Amino acid sequence: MDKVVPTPQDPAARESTKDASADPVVMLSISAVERDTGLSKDVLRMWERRYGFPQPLRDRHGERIYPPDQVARLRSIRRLMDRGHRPGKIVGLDPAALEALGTAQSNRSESAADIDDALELIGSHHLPELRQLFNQRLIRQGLQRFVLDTVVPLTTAVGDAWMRGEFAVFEEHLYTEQVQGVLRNAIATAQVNSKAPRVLLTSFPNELHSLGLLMVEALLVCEGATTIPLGTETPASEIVRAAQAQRADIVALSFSAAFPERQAALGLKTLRASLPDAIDLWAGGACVRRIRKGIDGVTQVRSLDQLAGLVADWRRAR
Amino acid sequence: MDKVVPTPQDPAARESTKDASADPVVMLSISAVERDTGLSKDVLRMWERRYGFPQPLRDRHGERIYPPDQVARLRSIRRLMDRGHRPGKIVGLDPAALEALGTAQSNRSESAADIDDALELIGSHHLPELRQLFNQRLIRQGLQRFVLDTVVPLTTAVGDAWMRGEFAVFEEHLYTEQVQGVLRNAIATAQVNSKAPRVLLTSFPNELHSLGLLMVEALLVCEGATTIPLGTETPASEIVRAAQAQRADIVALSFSAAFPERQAALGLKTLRASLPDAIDLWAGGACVRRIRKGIDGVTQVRSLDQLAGLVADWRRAR
DNA sequence: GAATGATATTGTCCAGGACAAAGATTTGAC
DNA sequence: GTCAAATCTTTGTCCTGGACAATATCATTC
Repeated sequence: MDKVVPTPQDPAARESTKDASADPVVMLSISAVERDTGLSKDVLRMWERRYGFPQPLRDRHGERIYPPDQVARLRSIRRLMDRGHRPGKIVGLDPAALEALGTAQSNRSESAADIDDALELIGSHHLPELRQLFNQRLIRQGLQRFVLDTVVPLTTAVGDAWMRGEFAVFEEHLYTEQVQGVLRNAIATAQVNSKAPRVLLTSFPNELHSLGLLMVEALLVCEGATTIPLGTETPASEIVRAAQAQRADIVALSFSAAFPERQAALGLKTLRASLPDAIDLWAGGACVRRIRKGIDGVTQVRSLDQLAGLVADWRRAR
Repeated sequence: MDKVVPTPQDPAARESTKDASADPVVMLSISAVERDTGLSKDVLRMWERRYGFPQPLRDRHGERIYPPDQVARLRSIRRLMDRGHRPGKIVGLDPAALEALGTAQSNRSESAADIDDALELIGSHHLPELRQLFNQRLIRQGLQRFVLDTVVPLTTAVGDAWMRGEFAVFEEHLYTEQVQGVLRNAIATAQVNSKAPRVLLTSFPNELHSLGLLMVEALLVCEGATTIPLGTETPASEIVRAAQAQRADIVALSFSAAFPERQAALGLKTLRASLPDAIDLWAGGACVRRIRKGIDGVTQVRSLDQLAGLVADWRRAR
């Protein structure tokens, strides 16, 4: 989603006209905050009621307006939740504590020199150089290692930097666009192996992070697979129809950490039931990693590293 | 947080019971409808209150559940609204009348043979052939004409077909992904002309249609411009920062038809004010076309055809 | 014919209650 | 000890109905 939140009345315009006591320009309306943080209006109001945070001011009409520091804190909270923290434990925490939690989890020490190089280029807005760096690494490492060793860690690093306020929104946008360009390009030029499977790629509704899907696609074409990207947010019934229409050998689904575990498990079970037996079902992403017990007939991809091996297994089985 | 979809659909049951009339499986919750139609929950409830449509049933907990025909009708209404119709006039109309309105506006007769060919390929799920068709046309027509004569009309045709229920959701997804792939690929291989401008490309928050932006980007690289895609949904303040950091010559914004006219005008005015004079500001998209009176210092792009000429003008001015 | 103002339409926001769904924890069985 | 079912807590979504801001449309004036 955005999430798909229709706000024909653009709050961006309202932001500037609000007369707040503090700098009115940077105060955000509730729908602006919904857009910026991904927390629904209902949730924002509920947290205020239950936890006492956020505590927006009110404009002259009694409507909530959020100062930027509260929005930043909400973003931090959101990001920690994506990593499995629960609201009750962290909504009350002050920014310093949140920061501590965030850095504690992201093994920053691990980040290699080349990751830092890329971060530096993003921060200094040297796009052509960034693209060049990507292409160099791509050629040197090959697509597979490029995805695993460069894109994956860099993406988390960018996310962390953004959470800490080191990157602006537009800097994250720039990064995402560039990576997408490089990956899509590499995917398009890859050769298809007729022995390799046809893989339908998508995610359940509410899974917005297309970059993850793109990474999977890249790794699959490395193995010669034919990929059929369906984009994000495909309802289950549509997945079944598409898989049959496309004569897919495998349906691969991606779940981000934010996706509720039980729903993922349930959705996978029912999808498995309605999908022909001949079609394999693979599931991956942070959410799936947490599901301990396997699901009958569903292959859990716990790490992107596994993908190559799984494709090899599939071939052997035919 | 992405809104959680409370639709644990059970396609297994769907297989067994062919009774679709009251099939609980295909009934959608209000948030599922929000996702499918792009109409917010508030709007859905409000229309029910004011116009008596939609008229969802209630599940055992008293929560709204929408049968598929009502969802389809909502989609039709939504699409007509995107074209400038007002809710009050069309929410009460029956499906046949909606259909009539829709076809009346979309000069279907215009659709050339090659558009129909492409539609046929999408409907029959022949992806490689579709891709091949695109690439053929791309080479024959060149990128510019490809975008203007093929992609633009085809995209509206696909949208219309979806509205009429001729295409499934996944079929639209397939189409979008394929076009994106072809366009991004063409863009990546284009040569940059050092005399041409650097153009920052994005849209205001709530503008989701990235395909439109991609078309503009393609047309710009045709003219040798350097494009800096920022993706969609960039807040105004971020646009200014990015334009300066990237030393852009031009900032180009895209607005879909759904975007409220006055807000577009207001947003453009304030953006113009906070942007250095040396940076041009271009605005395009269906919404901008409706703004009669020009905005000082803003170049209105009323049609994609104009882009090439505008770039030429820009060069001459330097 | 363009600016201005009045009127009608349409969408967003609010409050606070209710309760379903997800997660955590305990209990019971093998 | 491990798994699974049952229970309790937490957390998010949905509900109603009122208020009113934002937008479109129409009438009036210059």
